[in-house]
Amino acid sequence: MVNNSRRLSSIFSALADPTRRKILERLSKLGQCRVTLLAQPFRMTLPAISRHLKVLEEARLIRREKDGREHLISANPEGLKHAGEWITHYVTYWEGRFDAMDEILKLQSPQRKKSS
Amino acid sequence: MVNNSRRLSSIFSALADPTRRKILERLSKLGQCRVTLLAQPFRMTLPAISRHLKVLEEARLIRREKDGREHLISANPEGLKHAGEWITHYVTYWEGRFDAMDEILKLQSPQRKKSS
DNA sequence: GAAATATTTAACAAATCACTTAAATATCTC
DNA sequence: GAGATATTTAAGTGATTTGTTAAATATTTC
Repeated sequence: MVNNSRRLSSIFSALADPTRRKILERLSKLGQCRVTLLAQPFRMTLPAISRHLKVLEEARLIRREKDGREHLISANPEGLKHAGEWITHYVTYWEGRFDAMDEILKLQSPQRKKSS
Repeated sequence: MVNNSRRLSSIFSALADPTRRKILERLSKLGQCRVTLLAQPFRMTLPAISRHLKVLEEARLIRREKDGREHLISANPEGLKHAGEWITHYVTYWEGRFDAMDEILKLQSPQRKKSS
């Protein structure tokens, strides 16, 4: 629980950058692919992309497999699932709380119409 | 879709900080509450908390309602839902891709029992 | 209207981030 | 082994982040 927090921070800050999100999107289209191909559409040098990949790898959002001089990158859904679970937990928590509050409001003023 | 990217960046970078996540957690326990009460367990000055609240507000993860000199803060599930949807999309995409790959592997090694 | 309270804004410093170019490392091919 | 290719690491820079203390802004209370 305690250490999970650092994991979450690394995942969310990895996802906070649009280039890194595009890399993940691109991976979902291309499947496993090498760094140069992955980097192709970005107007940015290769070292910059390399850095982004390192961040994604450290957040365990991607996996890297070496095949000779090529690095084959693939998506790792586990990492995203982890973040997704944190989010889902709070969304359902809050939604539950708000639904309950809605019920209370309805009981208190039953003539009130829906205002969502 | 294009402009959504900035929104996602602001949400994910808001969630990347452990203090801000704790603020959201605390809000889910306390419901709507004032800044000083929200800030209470954090070993950090009030201006620092105020900044964090600003970041959360700009990401539309919280809402602020003023009541005299007090600011009442509450969670806004919409923001989290937005991030949650982005994540869910890619998780299911990737999972789908991997399930398909799984099928291929099963067909290639038929001694493994297929399970539905 | 002066003092107390709730909160934010300003100004600043240290740390981190996202790039760049140049150099290094590892591998492949001849 | 020399040269080409794939990728990373190093070094540096400007922008952003996260905290601090001090001051400002509203609002309440007496």
